Amino acid sequence: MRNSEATKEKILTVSASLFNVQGFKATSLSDITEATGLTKGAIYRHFRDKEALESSTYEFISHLIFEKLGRVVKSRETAPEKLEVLCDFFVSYINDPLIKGGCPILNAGVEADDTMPEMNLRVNQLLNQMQAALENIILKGIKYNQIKEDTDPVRFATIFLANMEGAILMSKIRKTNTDILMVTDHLKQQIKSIQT
Amino acid sequence: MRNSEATKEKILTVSASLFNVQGFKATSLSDITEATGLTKGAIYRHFRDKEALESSTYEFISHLIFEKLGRVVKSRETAPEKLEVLCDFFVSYINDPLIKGGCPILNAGVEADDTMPEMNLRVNQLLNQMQAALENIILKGIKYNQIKEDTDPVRFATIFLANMEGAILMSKIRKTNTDILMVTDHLKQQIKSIQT
DNA sequence: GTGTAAAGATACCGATTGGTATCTTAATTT
DNA sequence: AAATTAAGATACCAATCGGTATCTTTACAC
Repeated sequence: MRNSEATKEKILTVSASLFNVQGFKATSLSDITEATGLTKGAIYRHFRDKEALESSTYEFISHLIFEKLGRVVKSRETAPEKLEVLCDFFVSYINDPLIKGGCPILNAGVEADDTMPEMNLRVNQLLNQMQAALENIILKGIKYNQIKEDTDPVRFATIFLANMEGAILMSKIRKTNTDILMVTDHLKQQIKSIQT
Repeated sequence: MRNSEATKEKILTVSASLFNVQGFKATSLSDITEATGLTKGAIYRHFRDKEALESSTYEFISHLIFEKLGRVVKSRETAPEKLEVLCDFFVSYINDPLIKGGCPILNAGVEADDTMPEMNLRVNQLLNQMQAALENIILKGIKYNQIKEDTDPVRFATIFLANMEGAILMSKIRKTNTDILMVTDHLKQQIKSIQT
């Protein structure tokens, strides 16, 4: 047999970019066969149907993003530093993305909300994961006296995420990083304002 | 002849909802013929091709949104009040939208960015229009001593929009208005902090 | 009422869609 | 080295896509 795992990962890697750039429904099987150099036979051996490929690909993307994010967060010691480096990560993501096409929460979130319930669930899970990670940073920051104890973790995490996603959208539409720089600058001020 | 203008508006109204909910590429001509009760013949008499229909529909949506927004802003006197009522408008929009499917900047912005350059231009224009309107509110607020004069209109407008769009996205994904309520509450605090 | 022209319906087109059944190739087992 | 079986290629399918050419209907001018 050929290397089954390698081709499966190749399909997932290529599909991740295509889906994230063009959208799930706007990406055809022939787009994927063309980009991978494989045929339908190979793809349908690994995935039951297109929906299963979409689902598996988003899971693949989620893992990629979350692993990377974990490494970024662990690179700093204190809670304020962790939040700041996250800001920088999102800025750098614009020009040097893990997966082409921008933020998978933004892209899949918009496409899935009304017409793809099971995909919406997966996006929701990724969003909740990120929110929980942010809340955890703040909670630990409070615990170790780095963050003011009257800070509401849920509220701060929600506003942080809303700012980031909105800024990413604006930067994508305008094809410039002016907006995300302005927003992260503002977020860094907000971070300072909750520091002890 | 039949009432040409009325059917054209019917096509635009129906298409607006379909495009905004399902996306442009995911909405087929037969979706539109089915929803309007018209046939392809009627549609292609009024629009050169599907791309022209997409474009005209987004223009139609832009006008609708901007007119409504203008009325909302004009309903209040001072700059801080105008900003606050805009917050409330976006919250109420979640459950009672002008056009089904949520914010057209968010939806079309995500779909258009990488693959539909002329649509991206239209979204960009609508975004710039909204940004300019916000900046104008703040500038007039400064002029009439309602807003602190060290406030940066571009920066405030950018952060305001990023917050709103991000919150709308999160509320759509989570199918709850908790996020947008939290974010608008925060925005109202920000508004208070720049008041004289 | 009749003619005219616009508005809309109908019937078709080739291309592409997701999907499947079958065939070929390659690696492993014995 | 032959047999086995998994991995992938090929060839097809009906359905749907956007688009067009042509036919029918409707309203209005005369």
